Amino acid sequence: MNPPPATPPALTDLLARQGYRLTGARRAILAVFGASDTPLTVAEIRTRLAPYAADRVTVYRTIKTLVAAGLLRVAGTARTGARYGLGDQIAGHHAFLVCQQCGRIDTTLGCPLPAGTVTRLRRRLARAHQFRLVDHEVRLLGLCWSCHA
Amino acid sequence: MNPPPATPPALTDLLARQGYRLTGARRAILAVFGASDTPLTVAEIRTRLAPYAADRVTVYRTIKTLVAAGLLRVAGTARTGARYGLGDQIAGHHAFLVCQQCGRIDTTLGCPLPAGTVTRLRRRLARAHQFRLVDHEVRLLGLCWSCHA
DNA sequence: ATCCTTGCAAAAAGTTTGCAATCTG
DNA sequence: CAGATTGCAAACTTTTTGCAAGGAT
Repeated sequence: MNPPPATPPALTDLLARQGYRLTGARRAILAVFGASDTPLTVAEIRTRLAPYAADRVTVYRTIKTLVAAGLLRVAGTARTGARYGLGDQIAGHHAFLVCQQCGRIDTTLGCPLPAGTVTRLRRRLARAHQFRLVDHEVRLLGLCWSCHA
Repeated sequence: MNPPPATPPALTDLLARQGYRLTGARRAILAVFGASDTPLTVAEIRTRLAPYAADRVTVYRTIKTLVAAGLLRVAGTARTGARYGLGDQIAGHHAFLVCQQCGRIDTTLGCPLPAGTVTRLRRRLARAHQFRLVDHEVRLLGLCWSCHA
């Protein structure tokens, strides 16, 4: 693998502190996510990896590692490939803005749910469905700026 | 294709009224969804189709048709295959309960968002993101009953 | 030096497409 | 009957697995 680009220390530190090795592929891929404000597919990641090219398989395995380490999360899945983005811990909890026409996914700044909603929901689900609520995702579907012009 | 099983008239009517032909495969697959309270993968649909067996390709094409007709919706996608369930028009608006361990998806009874939330959100997104909100999906992630025992 | 990580090749799983035979309205 | 729909075969795309070479601590 080629020399790694500048990677946000906040990200590499999170990895290293958990005992993961800081390899070129991991630095480069984390740099890509650090510089992107929208979730990416494996193909898109490889495109942006540009001169720091990594094998397709390596990208898949690196992503799996980064998701396990809590740095990335699965933002959405489509037949054109799953999309990954920085996890809530890093990017802050947010919702996804999904354009129904072009498929683009953006993120809102914060969680759109009113305070207290999740706590109430957790109690209700435990009682009514015997479901233990751990996390939640809000996907807001509609048309992005360039698609409703 | 074998003789079709009993299919909810509410569903076949919705199809016929839109000009779609009522074929054996469509009746049988709609019957499967009418009898299921959880979203299903293509493989699961084919299993439940039992004696009314349909080709894998037919199931894919039928689903695409039913989604286009508004009877089904994509409930979620995972590496094990996309899951489809009855659309909001038929089943009512609801959220998905996704088990992070076994991948099972259930549906809540109604929308878990407090009244007024969506309206406020629509205004905010239009202003802050130039995004035209059309629909929303809430995915509640956690552990289902049989997985946290 | 150890053993985790990468790349290459190949396999696996899910989904789509082409075309002739069949069924619906 | 005309045209939509189905089944079969094969292609495609995305993702996973095996194994030897290379790199991080």
